[in-house]
Amino acid sequence: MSKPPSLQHVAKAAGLSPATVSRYLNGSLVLPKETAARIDAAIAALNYRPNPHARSLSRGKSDTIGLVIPDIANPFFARLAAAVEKYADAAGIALMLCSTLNRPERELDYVERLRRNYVDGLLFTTNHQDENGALAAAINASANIVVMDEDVDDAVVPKVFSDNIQGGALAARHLVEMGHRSLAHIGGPADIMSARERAQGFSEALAGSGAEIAAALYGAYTAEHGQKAMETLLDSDRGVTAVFAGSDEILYGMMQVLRDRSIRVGEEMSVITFDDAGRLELFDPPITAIRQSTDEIGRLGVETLMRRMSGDADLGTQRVPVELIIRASVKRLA
Amino acid sequence: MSKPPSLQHVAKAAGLSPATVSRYLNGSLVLPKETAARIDAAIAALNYRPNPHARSLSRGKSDTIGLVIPDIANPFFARLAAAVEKYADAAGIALMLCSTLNRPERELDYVERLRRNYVDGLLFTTNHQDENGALAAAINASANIVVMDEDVDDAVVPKVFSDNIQGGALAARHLVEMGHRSLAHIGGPADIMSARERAQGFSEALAGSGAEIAAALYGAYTAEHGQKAMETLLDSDRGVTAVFAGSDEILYGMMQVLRDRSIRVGEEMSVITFDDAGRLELFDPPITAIRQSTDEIGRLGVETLMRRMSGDADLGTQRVPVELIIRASVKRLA
DNA sequence: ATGAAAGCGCTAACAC
DNA sequence: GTGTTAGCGCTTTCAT
Repeated sequence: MSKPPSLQHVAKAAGLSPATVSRYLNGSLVLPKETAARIDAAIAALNYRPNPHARSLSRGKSDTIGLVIPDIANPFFARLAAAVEKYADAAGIALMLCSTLNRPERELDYVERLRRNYVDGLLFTTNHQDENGALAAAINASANIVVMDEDVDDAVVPKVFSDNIQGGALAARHLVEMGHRSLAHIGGPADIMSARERAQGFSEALAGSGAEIAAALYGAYTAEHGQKAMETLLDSDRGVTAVFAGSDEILYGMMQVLRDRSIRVGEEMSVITFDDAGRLELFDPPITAIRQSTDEIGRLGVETLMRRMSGDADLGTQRVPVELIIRASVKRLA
Repeated sequence: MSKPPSLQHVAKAAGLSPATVSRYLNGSLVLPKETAARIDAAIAALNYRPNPHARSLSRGKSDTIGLVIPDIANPFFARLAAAVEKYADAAGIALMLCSTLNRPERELDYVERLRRNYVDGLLFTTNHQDENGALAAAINASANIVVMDEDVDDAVVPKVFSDNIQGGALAARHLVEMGHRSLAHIGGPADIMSARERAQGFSEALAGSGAEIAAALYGAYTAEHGQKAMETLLDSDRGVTAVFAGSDEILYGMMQVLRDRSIRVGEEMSVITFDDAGRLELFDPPITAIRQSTDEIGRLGVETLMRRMSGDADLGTQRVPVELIIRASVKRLA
């Protein structure tokens, strides 16, 4: 258990200076075969491994980025994290995971951590409104942040979002096409971008279609909200034949109610949701959904952050297309 | 954009030495109110933030641990990761996320990374057998690793597992109690500990119960395997009335088949699964399951690793109890 | 092509 | 209580 060998030791063993070995290891130098071999031999003999902390300190960067998300246990964010890690790893950079549980002080804390150079950059994701602007302020005060999935108003950094408007429209058109005329929307928090946009796309696409939104219930992206809203909807019978859920979680809550009341989905009530991060094909019937591409959001997020870190200009906000996945929860009406 | 202030600057501004400020900041010193105030003022004025890399280099540790898992997008591992992060964070240590996708070279790579002091310790999780013993060798060559969830044979490090045997037994007893006599088990890979133990607990608990295992089909912890196995089972009609799925994923595959063949779960075929990481209460009917406590596994994992890092003896392998969650997928037979 | 030397910013003996 | 002095292990001018 003696101290691990350092570059110094390797250099000495190879009869060279630390500088040369360092350059060789970093590829900033092409060495004669013989010299290179000597170094390799020394490294192998000593079982040398570079110390990343020393490297970070010296270079002023750590080749590590942070991913801050509300909750890794949420399938949507878990998928997003998987994508982010995949692309980060491919680029040779490590991933620090930071769950905030949507607590503002934790979000600020992580942004702060970036400022301390803990990580070279941050992929930031939130799920609620920035009440007092503190988050936007913190973000704007830091370099190398990109916001993903949900907007932080007033933050002027690169952003990567799904095309929520398109998604809402896709849902609306599908419902109309299937013959539905009296629709409901159970959406997320009315004060955050994603929920607003999904609702907007949904209602705009309905214009002139003959269909109308009989009820629009906003709340949280939770099963609880889905449940309560569905109950309200059912209790105040408005002849709705189909409902558009703002997220998988909301859908889950809705499904509970529907099952409890023995209302057959895809028969007595049609349903379409947004996200498609869960295993919606396993429901009975399988649930039709607007699918977000977590892979593409993650890919673009990492790419954008890396460009940002290497000095590229702010790329503004980029939109990732969504996709309609038709399954069997929307009934074709006469 | 000038260089950020260092401890030196703060010290100078406060009229003290860097050492004193450092001690103060680390709490290894109680300063007179007046002096402390001066430091605080200087820090605030300069907007000073300590550089963690320098700190890590100097202290030889980084207060960061790594979590290596097969796939963060898998709900079970996502939950486990959430728990790990929660407890790590509570202990003031950061979490590096490392997904291996079950590729052996990546697993080795991460263990290697630990050796390089990238992180102070590693929480290691795998999902397949250690073919050639390379993984065990790498693990044994490193300090500060604890293995969670699935065993790595021959690795002699602290381990934290669910009580799979108990789980299998719980499933068996429940089935028997509900009047089932002809059972099947669709399990994970026969060559890994968790699958073996679940099967073992299941069959042992059946001894003398009058019930028997008409079929035991091992494969992978995947929906695909669940599907194929269920088809085989159904095609070779053996009068089985209930099946015990080795994991949620396996269950998912089974459910597809059951639905495709219009076999009503909880009526014509009873089902119980292991994990309960998905949203099993949303199925129709809700699925009865043996629930693993990802929270407790994560908690114990972090705690054990921290004790290990502070020099405690190897704590051997610890078992976390599982729990039977009765829902409605097991029919009560006459 | 290679080396010497000066940091990177912090911590930790060891003094006083 | 506080300061001095060495490092921690690597990178990087600047020489040669």
